[in-house]
Amino acid sequence: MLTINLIREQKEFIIKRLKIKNFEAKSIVKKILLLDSSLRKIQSKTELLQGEMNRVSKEIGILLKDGKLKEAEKAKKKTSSLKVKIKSLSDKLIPIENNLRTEIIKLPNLPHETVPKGYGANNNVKVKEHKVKIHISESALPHWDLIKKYDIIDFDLGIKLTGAGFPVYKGKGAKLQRALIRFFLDEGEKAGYTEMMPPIMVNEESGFGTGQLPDKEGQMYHATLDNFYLIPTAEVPVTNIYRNIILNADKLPIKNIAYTPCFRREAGSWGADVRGLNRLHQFDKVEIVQIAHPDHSYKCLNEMVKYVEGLIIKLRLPYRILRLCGGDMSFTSALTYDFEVWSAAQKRWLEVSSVSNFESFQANRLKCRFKEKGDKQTRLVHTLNGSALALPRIVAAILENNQTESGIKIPKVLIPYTGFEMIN
RNA sequence: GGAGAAAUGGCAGAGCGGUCGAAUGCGGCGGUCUUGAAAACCGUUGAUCUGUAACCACGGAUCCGGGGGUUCGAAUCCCUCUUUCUCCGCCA
Repeated sequence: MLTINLIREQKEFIIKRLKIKNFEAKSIVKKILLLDSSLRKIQSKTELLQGEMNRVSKEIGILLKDGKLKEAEKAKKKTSSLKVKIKSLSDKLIPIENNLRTEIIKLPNLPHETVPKGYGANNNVKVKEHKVKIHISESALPHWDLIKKYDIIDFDLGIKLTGAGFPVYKGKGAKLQRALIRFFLDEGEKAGYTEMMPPIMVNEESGFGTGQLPDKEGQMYHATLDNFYLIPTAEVPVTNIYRNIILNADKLPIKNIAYTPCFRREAGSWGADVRGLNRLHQFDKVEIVQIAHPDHSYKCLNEMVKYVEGLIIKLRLPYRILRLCGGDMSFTSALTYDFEVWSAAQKRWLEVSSVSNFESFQANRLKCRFKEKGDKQTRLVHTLNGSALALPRIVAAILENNQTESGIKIPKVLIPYTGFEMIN
């Protein structure tokens, strides 16, 4: 959510910037400013009357104490007309406030100045591509065949238990999952991230705080009886830890890492590219989150990008880094880098991480602020997060890229965690 | 799930329906003392919105778990929701 101050002061700038996200903000901004000015007018009027009311009420108290009953009664009469006026004004206030809020919520975050204009994945800018030699034969199998061959992941069993997109990991398949999770968490700890293990269901307020609600309601599983949502990413509970909080500046940046299962309904996106592990309703992910000082958030973003890159390099996977264009970015993000790994048998790039700076967009919803030492004023923090990493597509790439005649080679860094070197 | 009690500032903890934004203690910050530190003493100490000033400053509104109500006036009374604690029941 953009701050009302920014909208008031930088109207033209906002409209211009949002065009990069292909968002036409002009009419919404106009509406917001109109609502805002009438809100403020009514508000100051109401406050004036309220102040008068408080004064008279205080007088009545004093008069009664002094036993001046008649004068007290007179003063009471005065308040009744004030009361009516205040009521009629504050009744007007509520719908304006609501309208204002629904309008402000419609505005996406401003893209960073380095974000390229564009309409979709084709306009993303390749920042880096890192090649690793892969030797696989022409008869190499895609991962959905490999997992059957070695019996390590069972989709049919998942269908029996739950439905499509809920695989069952078996034997070495399950151990590989566990190994990756532990590897990712240990690496994070080494890089200064504090581990969190949050609930994987959240309430409505948390869903709103990070921006999933109200827009993406249909993308989350909803436990309606208790009005809880299954999290689509650990970003939601971990970032919401800092909801309604005022931090000391010297605590920043806060670095958290969390492993959680993630649940996505993927309504409407079921199509051609969803075979095997490419798209699931439940998957495992390790997420990194930073709460940063606004002056240093882009330094944090770069650090996170470097960190994620390091993980992929350690796993010896070919990858590329993309800077997303305006049209491909999320509603809440100011700058996003996507990481894709090459899946050799499918012969395609798979997105395994998305690292974003949300600047103060989430913080404004979350009301997460900080205070400089000795300073009276609070400022909004910047929030950032990134996958480090999402498991299924990493697994898919490892299986496909590392397949040999005698089985699938486990990347060296994982062997201490798996306890075996081959899946065969 | 049943019965009862409670929810106040960073924490602890007062608070007859009328100068209560809230006593007091701790903590924090500033100062005195000290070569330095501790102790002691003195001072200071929240948030949001808003008006004049627009650096420092001054004023107003709102906030005592959330929402609603009674009243000229609510931290204080009533309703409701949430959370916590105690007891009972059930249970990994």
